[in-house]
Amino acid sequence: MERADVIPLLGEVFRAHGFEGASLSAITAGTGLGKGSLYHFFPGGKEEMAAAVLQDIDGWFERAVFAPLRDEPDAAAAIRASLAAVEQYFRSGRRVCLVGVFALGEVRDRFADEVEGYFARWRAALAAALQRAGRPEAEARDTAEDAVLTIQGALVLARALDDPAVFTRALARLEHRLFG
Amino acid sequence: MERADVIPLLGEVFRAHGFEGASLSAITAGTGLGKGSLYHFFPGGKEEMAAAVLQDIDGWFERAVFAPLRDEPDAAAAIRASLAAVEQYFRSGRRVCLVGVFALGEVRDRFADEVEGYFARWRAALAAALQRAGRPEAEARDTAEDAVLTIQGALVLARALDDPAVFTRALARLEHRLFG
DNA sequence: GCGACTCTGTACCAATCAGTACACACAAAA
DNA sequence: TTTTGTGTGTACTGATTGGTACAGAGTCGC
Repeated sequence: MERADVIPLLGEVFRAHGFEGASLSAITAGTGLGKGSLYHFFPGGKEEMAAAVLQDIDGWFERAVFAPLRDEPDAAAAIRASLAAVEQYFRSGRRVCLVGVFALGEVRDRFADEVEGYFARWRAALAAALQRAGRPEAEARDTAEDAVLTIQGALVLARALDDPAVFTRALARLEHRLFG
Repeated sequence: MERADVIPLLGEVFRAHGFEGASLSAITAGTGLGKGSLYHFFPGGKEEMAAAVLQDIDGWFERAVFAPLRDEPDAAAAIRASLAAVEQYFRSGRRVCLVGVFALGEVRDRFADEVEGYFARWRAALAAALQRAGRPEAEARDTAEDAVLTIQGALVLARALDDPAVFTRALARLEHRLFG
């Protein structure tokens, strides 16, 4: 087992329990690794584990969502593709956003840069794509903010009501709002 | 100090730390009460405290938001009033939704009925108001769901970016979407 | 075979956890 | 003034917390 293999497992543990709720015993259970291995890979303990997970998630979104949104020549297609990627990433509403979970807790402050950067870059990348698709700058910024927050809210409500369809419907409405 | 006085303080502690993160010492610090008093008021411990807080919040929303939405003859005015109440309750984005925080954590399952009921009744009440305001049923349901999830997402994003204005803007856009 | 290095299990630590027990303060009622 | 009942502080419990120490296991190149 390598360090890189552990990070996704850690992600699921933090997703399920939050940062404070993710006890070392929950982490060992969720990863199948003992404390020895855990502290070998992450000498900084829980904090380093969480930082690694955040960086991993950020990297994925940067590659699969933010960069295409910024660089893809066909902006409209990039936006549609990003929505599809997001829907798949969050398992159609069955999975929760770790960064959002962290944002709501008091851990937010400890990972302020990571949390803020993630959402700020998402919003900025989407705004850039919308502008390239022809929207005026102010409207593009507003619409991008609305889209990001809709996705987050949809995840909250889907989990609250234990109904993934809430997320699916919200994404469908969002796409319609962005293009219809 | 009476039991009723403690509940709002408990609410703020749970808001700040989440359920798992709200240690007894955080609770005593936040409420100014010792364990003796705490367990005198809430023999069931943290679980009973959280249940009382959820019930308190639910009661406030039922009175100030859900019931007017269902019963007020002027549906449009009721919707506008509910938005204003929500904006004030969440301190224009500086406060977070406890029920949303619980929904994202693993505590959700322990308080499944309360969490589910809160959001389900919010959505239903708003849908009823929209229908009375003239929207067809399916559209009213969709729009209500969108509104509730927008509010939740706005709270997440506002806290993530440490920018309450995100919430204010989202509410303004939402009102425009509901009436414009 | 030999070290060298990466990985892992176990025993251990002080601190903190949620929760209990109980004596006592303080009030209103008698 | 005594009684009764509602609060409250403190000391304690066993369990669990995050973290450390360290002896080994496994696997390399040599």
